[in-house]
Amino acid sequence: MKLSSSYLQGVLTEIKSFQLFQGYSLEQLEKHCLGAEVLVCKHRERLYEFGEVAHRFGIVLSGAFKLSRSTPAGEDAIMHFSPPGDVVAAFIMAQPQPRYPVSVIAMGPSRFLSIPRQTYLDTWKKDIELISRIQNLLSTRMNQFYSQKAMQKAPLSARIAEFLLNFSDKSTADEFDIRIPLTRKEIADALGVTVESVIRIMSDWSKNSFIQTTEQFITVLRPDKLLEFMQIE
Amino acid sequence: MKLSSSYLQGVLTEIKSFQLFQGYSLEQLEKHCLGAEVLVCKHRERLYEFGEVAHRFGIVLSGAFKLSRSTPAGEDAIMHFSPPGDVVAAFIMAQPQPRYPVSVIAMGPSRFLSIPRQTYLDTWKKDIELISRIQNLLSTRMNQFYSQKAMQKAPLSARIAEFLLNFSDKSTADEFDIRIPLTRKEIADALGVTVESVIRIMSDWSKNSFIQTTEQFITVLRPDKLLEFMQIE
DNA sequence: CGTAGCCTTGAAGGTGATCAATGTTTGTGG
DNA sequence: CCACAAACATTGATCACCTTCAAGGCTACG
Repeated sequence: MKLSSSYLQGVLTEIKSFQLFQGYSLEQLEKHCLGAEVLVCKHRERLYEFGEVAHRFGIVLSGAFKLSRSTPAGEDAIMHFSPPGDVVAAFIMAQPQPRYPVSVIAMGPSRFLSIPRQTYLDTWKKDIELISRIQNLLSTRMNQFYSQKAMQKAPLSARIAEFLLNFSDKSTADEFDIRIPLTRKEIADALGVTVESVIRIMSDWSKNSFIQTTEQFITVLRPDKLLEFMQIE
Repeated sequence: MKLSSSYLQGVLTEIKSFQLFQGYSLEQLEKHCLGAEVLVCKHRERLYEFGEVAHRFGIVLSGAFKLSRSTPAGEDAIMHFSPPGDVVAAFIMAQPQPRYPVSVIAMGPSRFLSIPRQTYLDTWKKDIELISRIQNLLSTRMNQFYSQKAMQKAPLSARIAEFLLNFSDKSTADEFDIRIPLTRKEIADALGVTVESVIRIMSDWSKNSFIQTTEQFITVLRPDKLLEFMQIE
């Protein structure tokens, strides 16, 4: 599934628009993509497995991926959702013999630019600006953890509200779209609770038209109402 | 509380022994500590406040600090415990106008080497090896989060077991010492549960001599027993 | 000597888990 | 193209675990 160089050009212009590479030239990007391949993944395809030695890292081109781990009970615990433009496993590339700290699974048809670890060591690691931007991504991710952890003792409704608002696209004014197709099960796995509990709360919100689900995509119609759930109750 | 240069020399040799600075010369360290001061903190003293603009970061010299946030209900949610050698707030220094993502509070009498943000931008940021090591620290911290999140649905006894074993000093063979003075309240705040629940489980373990508490320090006498709680139940 | 923080124990109550059953959608192979 | 399986969504009943509330004791510290 290696890519021809003409195809690579298209990918380069694609990733050029990502936050991470703001201001980078195509030549620079080409160096950073040495040995890269585009992986076209189907829904639920497993890209990396938790515990495997990590020879590659990469960037989400389209679709989305979930980063998760199995619990002792054999269930899934989702750590993070990676939208297009997000880097996956770049943080651990500098370690001597890195192993994937999570499994990476496609959510719906997705594309991923897979880059060999050696390229990280050769070019990424020496690009201070890039490292710095990746560190910012990591620290954003860490902050999401913090916000969720701060709400651990709050009732489930508050935690789901926080979760949904966190994932919302705040660009539009009143309504918030969630650009990743999330199932109730995935929300449950991300919060460490059961599907049934999530459904009970969210179907309540659906009935009251606070949220809406059309074809896997959730829209928050009344963010103000969800905020109420976060604070008081 | 600025330090005289002779005093600084002592601090430099002190931090030279930390993992983070393995192989660094005193001259290099001196550059990285431009404008640094040693802060001597009393128990429960608050070093940084959540949300404040971050002008400084630093390294824990002795004692320990907890990084926490307030929950909407006014309680504490502890995100991380920083032992000597750990860096605090270094990850966010590269951001345009960084704000502390957590409050930093001393646990027992502690000392902290506080360094101005400008020094980070001038010298730390340009030291690729150092940045890389800090990224490893961050990724270790992230991994702790992952492990805890993977156990969210497990019974509380399993989560406390995981927590205690995670903090143990594995250097000694059979017994594990926890080098940070942890109160039951702090364990509760770190796990997002109530003190009472933690006490009920831990006093049970104390009665069975699985653990022992002497002067704020907890020793795991029977790590094998705690492991059992983690897995099956 | 009094207050503040921490530890402990007990009783009662609620939130979310578990179990079970059924419907719906999606994807796959004959 | 249909049949079947697998994943996802939904609802109800019961139950357990952890929380909440209350009260009391202990130690450290100004």
